[in-house]
Amino acid sequence: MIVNTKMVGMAQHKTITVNADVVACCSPLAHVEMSEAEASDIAQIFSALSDPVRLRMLSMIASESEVCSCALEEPLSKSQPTISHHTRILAEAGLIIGERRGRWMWWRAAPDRMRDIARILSA
Amino acid sequence: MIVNTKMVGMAQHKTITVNADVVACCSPLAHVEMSEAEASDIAQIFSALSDPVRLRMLSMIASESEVCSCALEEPLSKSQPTISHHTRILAEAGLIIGERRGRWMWWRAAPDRMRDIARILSA
DNA sequence: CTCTCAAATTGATGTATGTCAATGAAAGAG
DNA sequence: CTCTTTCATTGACATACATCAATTTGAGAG
Repeated sequence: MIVNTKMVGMAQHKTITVNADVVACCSPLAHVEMSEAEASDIAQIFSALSDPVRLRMLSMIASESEVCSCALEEPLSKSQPTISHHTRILAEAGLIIGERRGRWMWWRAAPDRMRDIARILSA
Repeated sequence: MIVNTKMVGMAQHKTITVNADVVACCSPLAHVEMSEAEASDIAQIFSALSDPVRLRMLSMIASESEVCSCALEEPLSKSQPTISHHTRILAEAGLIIGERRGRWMWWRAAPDRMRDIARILSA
């Protein structure tokens, strides 16, 4: 598995974005049969998108320029550890990018990555 | 939850395609914040895509005009019940469409549905 | 009708995952 | 330094899921 380590300006939590290249260069589903390695990498991305809380979270982040972690707990009705858990998974899938500013963690969407994933579904 | 029942020519197993409308009319993630109901529906689709075996399976089916269930076991190295389990999940997500011909079950991809899902990720 | 074959279903098992309370770590404010 | 605040991590628990052996269902063939 190809791993592309990317620091996101966090001290405590180092976000590791998996498959930065694999996703970008992966052929659309209907063009070539996927290898096992490709399938595992891509499956992890879709797995990040397979939870309702994370989908709403991503939608909220993508609808704004950036969103603070602390602004997610109330609208999603989830505890702070749960929010942290989900942002981590979205970040590891490369769907959002985090930046620490003082005590606050700010998240923004990664539209390029989202386009790459969309392209896998539809040539 | 909106359920769109669709017979697929099977006697034994009635495939139920969920969210036929919801997906088609769902706004791209970045445009409007998703409701809980939308999120649950869409999450189920991505959940179907979140398994490596199913991704390779979908890739194989989408690369051909149609594929028989029996032609999937060997290349995917999975048992017959497991193949049946996965085809069912892909069909319920509306990603593939099945048709029984004699003793055999033939599957073809649903490119329209795949395009709809891609559009949710990238406007 | 019986026999055969392909697929669906059932049941069991191990693993993965969402959730939160409790705790720890990091960054300011005073 | 201490106090406060925000986020990350740990541990525990319940649920969901992938897998296969065994069985059942369904559709021809003879």
